[in-house]
Amino acid sequence: MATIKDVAREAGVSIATVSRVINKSPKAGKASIKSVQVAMKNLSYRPNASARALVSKNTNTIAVLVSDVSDPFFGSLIKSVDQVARENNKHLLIGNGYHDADAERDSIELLINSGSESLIIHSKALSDQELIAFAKEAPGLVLINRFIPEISERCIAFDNFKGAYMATQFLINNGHEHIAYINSNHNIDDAFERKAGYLKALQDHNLPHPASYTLEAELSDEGGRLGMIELLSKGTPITAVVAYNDFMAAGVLAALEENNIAIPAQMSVIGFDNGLISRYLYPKLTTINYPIDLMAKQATLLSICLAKKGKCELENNMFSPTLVKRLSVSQRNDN
Amino acid sequence: MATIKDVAREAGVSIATVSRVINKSPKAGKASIKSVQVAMKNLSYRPNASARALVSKNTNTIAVLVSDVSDPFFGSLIKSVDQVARENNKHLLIGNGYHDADAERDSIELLINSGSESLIIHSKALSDQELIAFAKEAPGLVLINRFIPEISERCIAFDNFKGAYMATQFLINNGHEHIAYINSNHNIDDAFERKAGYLKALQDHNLPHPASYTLEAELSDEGGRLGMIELLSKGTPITAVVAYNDFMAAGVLAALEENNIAIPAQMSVIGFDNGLISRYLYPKLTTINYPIDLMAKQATLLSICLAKKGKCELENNMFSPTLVKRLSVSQRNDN
DNA sequence: ACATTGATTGTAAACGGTTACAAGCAAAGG
DNA sequence: CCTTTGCTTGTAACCGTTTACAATCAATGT
Repeated sequence: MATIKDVAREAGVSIATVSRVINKSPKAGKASIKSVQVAMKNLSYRPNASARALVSKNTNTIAVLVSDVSDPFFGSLIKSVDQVARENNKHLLIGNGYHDADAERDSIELLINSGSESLIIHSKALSDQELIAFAKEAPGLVLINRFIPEISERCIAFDNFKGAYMATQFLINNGHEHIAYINSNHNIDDAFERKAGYLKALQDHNLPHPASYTLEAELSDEGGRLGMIELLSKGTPITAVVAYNDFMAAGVLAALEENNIAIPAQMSVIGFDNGLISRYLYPKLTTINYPIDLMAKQATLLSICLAKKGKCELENNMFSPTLVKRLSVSQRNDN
Repeated sequence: MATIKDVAREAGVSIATVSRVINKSPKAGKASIKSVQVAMKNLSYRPNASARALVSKNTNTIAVLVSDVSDPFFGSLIKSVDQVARENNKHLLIGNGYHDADAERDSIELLINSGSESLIIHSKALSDQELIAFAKEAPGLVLINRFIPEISERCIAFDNFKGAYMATQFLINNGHEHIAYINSNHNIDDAFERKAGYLKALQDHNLPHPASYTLEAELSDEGGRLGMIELLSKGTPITAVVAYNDFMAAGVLAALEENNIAIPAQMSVIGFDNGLISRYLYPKLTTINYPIDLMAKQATLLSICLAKKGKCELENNMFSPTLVKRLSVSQRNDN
């Protein structure tokens, strides 16, 4: 692998001059530029990124921590980050937390150690304290999908409460009075907030919300399926279900289909996230849009700014849900 | 940010000693280890990755190029790479090619320049020549989902021909005689090979395969939908359809549903990839499994080995399709 | 002709680590 | 008591860049 010295020798100039033409410094002579370019081609020279980073204190890298790359939700997140990274000529470093505190911690350590000046962190398993400590260490660290008051100016969050409230209210507006909620059994804020939003909507409309209308299941389609079966088995008089997210909704649909319960005629179902699969389910799933792409874009911009200047204003750090009407919800059908 | 010098001063030892304890060298005294560890804690010291990489000529990074992170197919690929990366304490650098030659080239350049010693490249838009040139430059470069004879020992590929043959044959075995194929309009080997496999299966069974049974459409569910509508409009007497992949199959299902054609009773459909959505479609999609996770694992292992030793044997570089029977195919129904 | 200017160039000192080598030192052996 | 041995330590060179600074040199102004 040729180094800058080799190029300098080949071109008959000093390494400083080579460096200047690499970096398009204005103080490089025309003749030198030519000969250096020729030499670089000849030797198929590539500047050593580590050496550059070492002296310039800039790795040109954006690190992203997600729970699981293979989930398209996080895929969209990363894609958005990539798009703004590309505009800024930066690389993407990826870490997976796998919904586990130890793995999340290890990954963040790894990412910080890698020297990325920008970090976009999606952490659900770590405590506020731990994240605040990391934030202190890394000035370019931004939290996505999480809100911690002490570092609010570095959080890009989503209003889960409002989302679940909207979902529930939409069912109520469609005449449903007995509405169940199948929550994730992950012990995270999102689950608490969504459940709270669901309950508040029912309370605001003076509708029943016994404990039996709510249950927790594993965060997967199978969890949703099992949850729906449990609801059915207990004979709860529900006509609609709010699912924690689209995957769980998919399980709910599956359970209903197995039991020959027509959707939405006999049971309405609403999901959450407006994820990839929601469009492919049958019937097409009515759901709550989670603008993860916009949020990721914002988070990346913020992170880059923070890494550069240290302090940045952000116009908006709380994003809102919107309703996506498709075919899994209908007017209540008295029978 | 504290450097090794600060730690050395704080601990009252030389930087060499600090370096030794960082790297767990056996020739570090017990007392020194203690004091250095204390000093590191106090200063919350993090070794500078660039400096380490510079001298050790090793960035501990695996670079991955995919077409689009937000597609779960590539999400699975990356996840597999991550798992073996994690075992080897390496980071993941991600690039997106967006199915475009220029973007692919730029990304590969960026990734090589970043100094990753291992590269897992999924490139469809670049020519063999260009990829061979990159491979020459980067000893740890491995191609996934592509086979180039000149660098066969660095390719992990999939037998697309066989996959499409299997899909078609499965339909034939179910009594279908008029079978259509909706191909991707991307000008890539995968599309040619799958079409060839489809045609060969029909030929081998002496079944009709007029040009009108085959068409090309955009690689998306919408493309599949449009393709199916075209087939229907032309009044081709088909009873089954092979789709280029699961997304296109989803579009095919949608078109059939819109036209009240029962699946699989009136029309059988088979997908390709066994991607995330195939399980969620209605009816659940019969498809061809593409073991991208295994392939990615293998590719990563190979790449790490190549980066370390330069030459490696690999037991298997051509992976095979398998059939995933679900509910979108049935015995032909004469009527 | 000479001082001044401006453009171009090279020298050398960082950047933050790793590691070969030499040196120090205590324990063990004669 | 002196040598040898083995463990621990520090010194200094090096990795491949960037960049401040000084130096060179031709062109310009007077």
